[in-house]
Amino acid sequence: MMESYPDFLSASSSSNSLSFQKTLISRASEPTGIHGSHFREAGISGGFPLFPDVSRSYMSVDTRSSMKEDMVSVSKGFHADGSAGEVVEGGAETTEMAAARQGDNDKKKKTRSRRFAFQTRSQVDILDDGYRWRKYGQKGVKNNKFPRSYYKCTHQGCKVKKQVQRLTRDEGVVVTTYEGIHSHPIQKSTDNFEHILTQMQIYTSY
DNA sequence: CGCCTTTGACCTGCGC
DNA sequence: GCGCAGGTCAAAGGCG
Ligand SMILES: [Zn+2]
Repeated sequence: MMESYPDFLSASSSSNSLSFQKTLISRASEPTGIHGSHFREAGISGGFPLFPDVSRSYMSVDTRSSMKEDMVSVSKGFHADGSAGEVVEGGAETTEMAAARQGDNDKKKKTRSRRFAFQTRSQVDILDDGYRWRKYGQKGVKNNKFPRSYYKCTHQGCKVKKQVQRLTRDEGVVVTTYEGIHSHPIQKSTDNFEHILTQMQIYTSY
């Protein structure tokens, strides 16, 4: 099966310079704190913004010389077919773009934040992951009947953003895309979160 | 009052 | 350039 971009991705990324390697790993059971620092302990550069314990258990790193930075691929061992894994790319402003926006020409970093997407089957768009989010935008996406919502973490100094969008094809599926690593611990209980874990399919890129 | 959504305008990159 | 597409800003209003 050839790579084709799923519905929830915008048509902006027709370049398929990125390759993607799926990995099937059995589920590990190690519920620990939810914070980005754990992920770094795993020695993987980049960010797994939401579930560091999961990342440590499930993640595999695909380092290709052709790529500037390590690419991280994640999947979950629930379905043997490993269905529907796709690359997420594009997205938020680079810091360069943001600097240009403010006329700040001093610091130029080319880093485009890594992003991480997963799907959940849910009736409501708002799944409580324990962080507090402020919605800062909503936009229709081409070829999608449902709009995409943009959220930012409200914790001071924390730059993490996420997007939420419902699939056109399957109305019951919500796609959440995270970007960045939280600079602070979680603030709320994650009771309802275990359930999300069992349902989500993780696929990531940068 | 404080924090949140809503919503149109604005911005940047890209393709033509 | 121009227009489109996606991402962001911020003023105005909602709601506890
Ligand atoms: Zn945060």
